[in-house]
Amino acid sequence: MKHTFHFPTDGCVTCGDKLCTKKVSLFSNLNDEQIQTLLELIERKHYKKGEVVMRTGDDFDRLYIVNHGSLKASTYNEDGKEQILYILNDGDSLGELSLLKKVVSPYDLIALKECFLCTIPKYRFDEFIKENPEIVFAILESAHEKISSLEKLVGAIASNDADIRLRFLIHRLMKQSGATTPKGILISLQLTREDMANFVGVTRETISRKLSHLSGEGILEILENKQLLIVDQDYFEM
Amino acid sequence: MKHTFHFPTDGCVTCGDKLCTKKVSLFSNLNDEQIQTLLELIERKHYKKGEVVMRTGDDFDRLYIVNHGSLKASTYNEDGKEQILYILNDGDSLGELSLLKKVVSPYDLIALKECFLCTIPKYRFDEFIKENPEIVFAILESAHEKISSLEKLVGAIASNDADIRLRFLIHRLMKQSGATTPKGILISLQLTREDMANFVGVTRETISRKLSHLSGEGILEILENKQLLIVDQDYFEM
DNA sequence: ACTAAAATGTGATTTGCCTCACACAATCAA
DNA sequence: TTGATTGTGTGAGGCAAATCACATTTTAGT
Repeated sequence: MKHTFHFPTDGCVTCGDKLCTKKVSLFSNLNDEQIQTLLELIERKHYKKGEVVMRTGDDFDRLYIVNHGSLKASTYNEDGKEQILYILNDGDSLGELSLLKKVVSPYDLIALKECFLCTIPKYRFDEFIKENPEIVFAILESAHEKISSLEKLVGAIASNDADIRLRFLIHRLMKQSGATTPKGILISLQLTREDMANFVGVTRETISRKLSHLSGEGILEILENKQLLIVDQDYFEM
Repeated sequence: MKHTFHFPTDGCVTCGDKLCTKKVSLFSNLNDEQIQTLLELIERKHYKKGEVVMRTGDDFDRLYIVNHGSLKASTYNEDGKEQILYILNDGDSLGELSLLKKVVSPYDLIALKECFLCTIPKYRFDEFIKENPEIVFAILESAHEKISSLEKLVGAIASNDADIRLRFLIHRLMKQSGATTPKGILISLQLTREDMANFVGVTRETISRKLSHLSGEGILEILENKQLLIVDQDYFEM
């Protein structure tokens, strides 16, 4: 049933087009020549579901771009509880902010499903920046988005209300990886209940109970294969 | 008792030195000539304790630099509860990230005590950046710090444990505005219990009780004028 | 210095979520 | 296919912090 991808020798895994890096917001304002240069720097990597891409404490010496797949970036608190900080999907990137400085990863980066990543070693990306300084504005833009997104996460978690936290979680997933279908918005990220819980700081049991409840109310449908269908989109507007 | 500041015609309010902008990390790598240019762009502003510097929804069209004083930047959740996201002290800046783009403030910015701010209208700062593009790396650096700091806040709040949240809060205050004295670290930010509560997502009553408890244990001392003296610094290491 | 307003400490009560427990379902690996 | 592992739903009970209530202290404004 599962579709198997083949690695093209160059260009994008999804569309086969060399220039599809345009879908990456970081690169969206570059011209074709610049994109071409960037493509030369890319090292493609493939990870299976559950594989660890990078571990806390590893040298953070690459820029990661998600070509196809999804991943989570998590930290762990004192008593070992996982805190998911980012969920990355197609076109998202990680590592553009710790440039020109040797840093160590503050997170574990783990594939949530089969992933095709484009990576660029930092020293090469640094060279690219020196030649094409306009790109730092795109990086600033991406930093700005990251900050807004974290600020909202803080607000949702600080509410101390499981309903608000779950609403926030689903809203976020809907916006960043939801697919519009005739029946509603489909979230096909295969997050476990525990992953959901570890993003918004509740227990898996609470997620389980609250989801069943929302399902009973007809606000969403719990489909097979960990998919969620959002029927009443308005419920999650924040 | 209160010391009154006088606005110098130019230069820094604290040290009188024109070049003291060096203490602002954003500007720390600029040369004297660049600093001189920047100084020409600065519009100084003065706010009394409690005054609103900027309101949610206002045009965010200035870069704010705290010369002397402290402020809070807060959002409000659905039921009106305040969420403090940043506490700014001498040398901190706000607004460097929403450059080259017209944005609206996502926060209320309020003076916690008498404040002397240096502000630069964004269009002028944008011009400065065009002439001196090296500065964007300092901006990236500052963005990176902001992100790390928010990531830690998320982790602390998501613990759902009031003791951890308070430890985090005091640790943060200690590091960013604590003064070393023979008896311990003095936090003289005049935050109310409610402000503390609204930073880490608990109630003022909880802060009150937990602080008295820590005081009873000899870990800190509650001084007059809302000051805290941290005696056992190690207790707050995270 | 005086008064009103704001902030604080502390008790009593309530409550929502965590914890623990276990049965059942789904997924994975030979 | 089989068994082992991982994930899920759901009940029962406990507990930490929210809420409510109010007396007291501190601060700010005239």
